[in-house]
This record gives sequence, C-alpha cells and structure tokens, in this order.
Amino acid sequence: MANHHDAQSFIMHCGEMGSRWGFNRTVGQICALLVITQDMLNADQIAEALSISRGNVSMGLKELQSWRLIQMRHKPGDRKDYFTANSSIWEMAQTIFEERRKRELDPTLSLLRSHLLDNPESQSDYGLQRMQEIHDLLELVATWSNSLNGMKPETLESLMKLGSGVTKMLDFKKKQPR
Amino acid sequence: MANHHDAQSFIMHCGEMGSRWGFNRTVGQICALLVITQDMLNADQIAEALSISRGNVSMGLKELQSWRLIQMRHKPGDRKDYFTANSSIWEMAQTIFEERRKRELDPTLSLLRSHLLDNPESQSDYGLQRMQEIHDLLELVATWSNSLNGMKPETLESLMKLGSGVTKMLDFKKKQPR
DNA sequence: CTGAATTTTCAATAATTTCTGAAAATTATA
DNA sequence: TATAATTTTCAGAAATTATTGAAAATTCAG
Repeated sequence: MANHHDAQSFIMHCGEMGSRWGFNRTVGQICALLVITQDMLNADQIAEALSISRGNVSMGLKELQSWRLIQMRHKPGDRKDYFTANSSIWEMAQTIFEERRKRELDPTLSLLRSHLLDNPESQSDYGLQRMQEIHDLLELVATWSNSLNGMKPETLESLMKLGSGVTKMLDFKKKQPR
Repeated sequence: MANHHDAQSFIMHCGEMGSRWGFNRTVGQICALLVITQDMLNADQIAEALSISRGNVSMGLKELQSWRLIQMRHKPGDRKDYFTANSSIWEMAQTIFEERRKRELDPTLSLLRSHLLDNPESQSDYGLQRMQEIHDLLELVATWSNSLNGMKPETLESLMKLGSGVTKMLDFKKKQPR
C-alpha cells in the first residue's frame, strides 16, 4: 500500500458513510479495508488494522457475508479464516443494489400488495389510490432493478455510459419499432 | 379515509422503514401521512394523528422540506402553517432519488476525486487502483442519475417499462449507429 | 407597540444501536 | 479423546440518535 494516508482516510470515510449505505460504521470500514487490500486478511489483522474488538470484527464479517460482499478463504497450513472482497467493483455494486432492493423496497411492496388485494373498491379512497400509485412505482423499480441483476458488467457499463443519451435512444426506438 | 386501518398500518410501516430510506421514524410517518391524506394538515393535527410531540413534528417537517418532499401552504383567515405532499408519487420518487445521490454518493465521489488527483502515480498501487475503479463507477452512476432528474414522468415510465428489454435495445442501437 | 397565536429551539432524557471482552462453542490437531 | 486454536455469542457498557416539553423566538392582528 503505497500511500498509507490515503488508504486510512478512505477507510474512515467509508466508516462515516456506512450508516447512509445501509450498514454500520465498522462494517463500512471492514468492507473498505478488504476492497483496497490485495492480500487476504484474517480477523485479527482486521481488528488490529481498524483498532476494534475481535468480537466486533466477527459480527461485521458475518454481516458482510450476508450482503454477499466478501469471501472466506483458507491458507494451507493455517487454521485461521481469511477474508477478501468478493469480486470486481462492478459486481459488488450490483450486489449492493440488489440487497438494498430486498431491504428497502420488497417489504413495502409486499405490504402494499396485500392491502390493495384486500380493498378492491380502491377507486373511491384517496389514500388507497395513492398507495396504488406507490405500489405501481415500486413494482416498476423492482422489475427494472431485477433486470440489472442479470447484466454483464460490460453491458451495464455501456448502458450507463449512454447517460442522458438514453432519452434520445428511446425516441429512436419508438420511430423504428423492431 | 375509507379504511382507517390500512392507512394506519401503512403509516406505521413507513415509520419502521424510515431509517432504511435515509430518515428517521417520525419523518417516515409524517411523510406517509401527508402522502395519503388529501387535505392539508397543520402541525397540531400531525402531532395528534401520530401521537408525537409538537417539537418533534416541527423538526420532522423541517427535514421533509429539506428533502423538498412537502409544501407549506396557508388557509385564508388561519394563521397556522398547513402542509401537503409536494407532487405526484413519480416526482417525489425522483426527488428522493436525487437527494439520496447527494447524501450517499457525492461525498465519496469528492473524496476520491481529491485523493486521485493527489496521486497521479496510481498505476502501481493496488489500493489506489481500486479507488479509481470505485470513482469511475460512482461518477457513471451520478451522471446517469442526473439524467433521470430531467426526465418527464412519462419518459421515465416508458423507460422503466422496457425493463430487461433495455439490453436488447442496446444491441439494436449498436448495430444501427445514429 | 402589545399581547396572543404560533413555530422553533434546545437541554434533558429516553430509546436505540453499536461495541467490547470474557465465556461458550466450534474446529482441528495430535 | 484431550487440548489447543479459533470463532461466535451475548450481557453489559458506551455511544449515538430520537423525542419531549418548556422556554425563547417569531409573526401578526388590533
């Protein structure tokens, strides 16, 4: 690690942002550390590097595994568990996206679904109408985010690079259907 | 409000989800209440409806205004401030999206930008390389999310309805450049 | 200007979340 | 199997965040 200061400040930043990204400070720090470290690290090394307790590292690693962001490995002749970031940044981003959908959208979607099923006479009620709108929006976002999941990094990248061009593409497509 | 139970359970749900969506319980509840209520409400009515203190309502309303999700209005001959959700569900979703980008992406993007500028010799360092990758990804996501901002609800909707079809469209575009 | 109506602020406290570290559980080695 | 190495758990402590409510500030009608 050439510039220790940069690494350290990046890790601390990820700790501070952690809660905004859906996990806590320690989890953010551990994740950052594993992402910018090439070697595999064991729990003691992580605790040492971040000055946090062994128990906290254990919980953090469990959380990161539940997010499918890190991988456990073993070194021959070493009984310790070693950890490393799971894959490319692209794939990690996709995973985070998917996990967040599960945590932030799906519960609400299922609540709304059941409410709306129980109330077929929704037309009349303003509140239920709004809930229907929210439901439809979330469903669309969920479908769409699902379709991102399957995409290869390259596809995703070229799609994103279109940026605002995507609007133009839409118009283009409309004028020349398949 | 035809079915009081549905409304209440939706509001409570939004309170519980609040923290996952980037605000706290009360803010989630106030937002939900204003979204499914057709009439404008004043702070006392909100406090009453949610059984929370007047002070808490005041802070929650301020927060929601900073998210640009609600609007303050006045009734003739009434000195109280009245509040209502700002716009359509579509537009609210766009706003939330944009605000979250500002809070969850922009700070990291700017940290990374400055680190990478300070270290032109990044090639050699694994950590800096990874930071570069994260930077590029975030920049792409930010650009792309910016392009969503300007879109009309209809455009956004038709884009989303494409769902996974977006991949096919990409291929199509490649084969027939402009 | 005065004072009533209203909103905002903020210190105190309640609630929640995170973290520690020692004990319990697990796993591998001899 | 016994024991040493390692990880996990979880009760309690620490830190953080949310909430209350009373006091301060603001706004406005007369």
